Amino acid sequence: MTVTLSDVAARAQVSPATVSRVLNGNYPVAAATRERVLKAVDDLDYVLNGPASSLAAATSDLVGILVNDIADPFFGIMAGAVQSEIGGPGGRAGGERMAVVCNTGGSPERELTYLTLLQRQRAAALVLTGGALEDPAHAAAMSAKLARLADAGTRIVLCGRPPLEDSGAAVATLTFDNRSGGRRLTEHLLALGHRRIGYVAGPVERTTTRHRLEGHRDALAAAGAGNTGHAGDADQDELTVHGPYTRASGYDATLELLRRAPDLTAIVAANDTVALGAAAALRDRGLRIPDDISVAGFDDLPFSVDAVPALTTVRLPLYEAGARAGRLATGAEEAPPGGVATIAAELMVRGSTAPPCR
Amino acid sequence: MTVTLSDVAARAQVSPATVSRVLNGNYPVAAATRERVLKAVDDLDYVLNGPASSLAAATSDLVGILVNDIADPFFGIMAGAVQSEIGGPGGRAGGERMAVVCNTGGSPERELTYLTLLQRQRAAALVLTGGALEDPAHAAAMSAKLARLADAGTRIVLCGRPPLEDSGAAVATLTFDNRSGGRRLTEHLLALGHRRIGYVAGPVERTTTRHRLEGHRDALAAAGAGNTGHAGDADQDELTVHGPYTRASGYDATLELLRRAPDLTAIVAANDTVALGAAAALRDRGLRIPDDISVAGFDDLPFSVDAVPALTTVRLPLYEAGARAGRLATGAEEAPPGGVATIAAELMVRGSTAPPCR
DNA sequence: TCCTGGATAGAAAGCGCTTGCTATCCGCTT
DNA sequence: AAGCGGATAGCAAGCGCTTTCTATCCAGGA
Repeated sequence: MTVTLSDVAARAQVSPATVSRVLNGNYPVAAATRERVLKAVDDLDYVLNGPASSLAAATSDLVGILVNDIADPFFGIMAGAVQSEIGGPGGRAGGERMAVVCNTGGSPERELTYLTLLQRQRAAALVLTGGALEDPAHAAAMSAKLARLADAGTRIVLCGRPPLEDSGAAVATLTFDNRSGGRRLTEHLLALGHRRIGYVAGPVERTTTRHRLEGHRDALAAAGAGNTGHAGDADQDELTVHGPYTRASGYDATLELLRRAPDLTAIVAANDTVALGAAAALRDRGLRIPDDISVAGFDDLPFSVDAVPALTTVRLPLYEAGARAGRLATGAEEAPPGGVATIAAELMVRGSTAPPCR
Repeated sequence: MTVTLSDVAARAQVSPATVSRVLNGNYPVAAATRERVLKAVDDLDYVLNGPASSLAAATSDLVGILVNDIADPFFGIMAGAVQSEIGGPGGRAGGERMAVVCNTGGSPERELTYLTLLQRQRAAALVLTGGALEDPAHAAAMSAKLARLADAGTRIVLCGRPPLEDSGAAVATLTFDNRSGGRRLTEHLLALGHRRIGYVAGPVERTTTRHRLEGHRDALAAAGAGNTGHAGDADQDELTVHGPYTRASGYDATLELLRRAPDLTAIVAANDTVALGAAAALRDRGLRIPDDISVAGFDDLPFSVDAVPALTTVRLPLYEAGARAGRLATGAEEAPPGGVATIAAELMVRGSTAPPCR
């Protein structure tokens, strides 16, 4: 029924071992023999049995990529970059590695389950993208699982995530400088003259959310007057609304902010998608951007430059980071010293921010 | 070193067979025994060896999803939907299936290579998304490969692709009605009074490109005066520019169209991303949308409603289609009669189209 | 009391491949 | 001319699991 290695061997009049060696190309085989084997493979339309190979060789060529939301370009761009580097069919390395993109939907359980599934497959490497959850129990579970995987020889790369706290595991980390990106963005707004700035934050329990928000408040504190700067400060809390990283959240939160503080002159969003929702809400309320109110985002996703007016935002080099993560995953690049590299964020000033006119 | 089934068996004082049965849960095991086994699994932190299972059972729980560009929400949305349905950790079925998203980058070779890789892994099912290449040789190769896979028991689903021509293989197909979507869009423009309509098409060799363009020309032909309607008609060719499905292509093509025919009153783009580029080019040229010129896209990606003005486009139910493909892939849903279901496209009229004023 | 059969558990034969070790063949060196 | 070692090829032992077939146990029926 299905063609096996021995069938090929029989047809080429060699032993199965020889066929295996021709196919894996890591052992000398005489040119003539190789030809014969290759021809037999072709004649029989033979395809190696992956599970059998992996079992026998105790290795696999799967590379897992965990993302929060595959429909979000933020993750899509990174995943694509990883994939181009890891040497799958599309990869530069030209190997036969296969990237497995796993969609956690931001759920901690799924994240863990996927980790187990990948562990089952004896994945060669793992790239985790996106912010982590700030839940000690979950963090511990993740660390433990990752440590196990690392011990088993799986290379682990965190891309756009904060470094693991405790785990002594060898994990390469590429972390975005969300905090200073957030700070610079707000500094820009302050420099323009804004004083009352609303902030539409991401989900409370995410590290990314917290870091960006901290950057924002750092800037305010540095600029500022006594009571505006301290995290947890009542006034600042008043001007901050949390929600998921979605357009709808940006829309609703903006309406809420306007209700709380009609005198806002700027709104900073947790990311570009949220900013789009915020802009829509402002338009619907008849406010002009940036004349009546400024808007800023974060990430600089491809569509941000096409918003009207173009969105001021903080650019994260997603593709570059993903590519580097891919290289780290394959061992094509050395891990950064200390295991952690911080990736800088760049402020992109565009049309959606301007000096306040009131 | 690594814990195996027998280790667990030894600890639970049962045979490896029993452990396997507990883990797979398809054979009666006394409750007490099961408990003991589960406890041993837990104590030892045992994780099943995927390759070994797949080899022994001659099946796998991998589901492959082929996409052209994972960074493009068009594919991301479908892939996400497939993934939610196939019962991975995030899936409703709650199984342990694992979705493998493979990025072909639109390259025929990579497509074929990924197919081989998935065949190697003995994938349980395969979902191919995106338009196909109109190259007879490649189409034949794909058909052959898919037929082989289907024979081997892999369920094949085409999502948003034209049905396979020749292959007698059992393949379920969900195809978008690009042609009538394209037709309806252009009819809308014609009804508004537009007569000189530029068309920024996708890459020539893609079925999607051709179908949308044919719909466009069908509408012109039906509406129309002698020489404007026939495909291949010189005048129409003059008003059509091909390029990739990118923003940049939309930008450049629009400039080119404006050069060729400064009297255009509307531009139809191959998809929303291209439309965004077109709109940017028009703005840069100082043309107002829709006052001076109308713009329309295709797909209705999430950002389209946030364009300013909101983009008139053709909505493709990407999520629904992906979800259905996922169900077909797991066998949770019956294949449509004849194996092919056509998915309707819906015209979304928004602010970017208006009657011409010249 | 003996037999029958349902419910569990175990023994063991692979699944298809990789790889360490061994065997063979030759052309050279000594 | 005998001996050697490099270059190839084959043997065979698993890799860790699933699954068929068989064994055992015990309750209930005859």
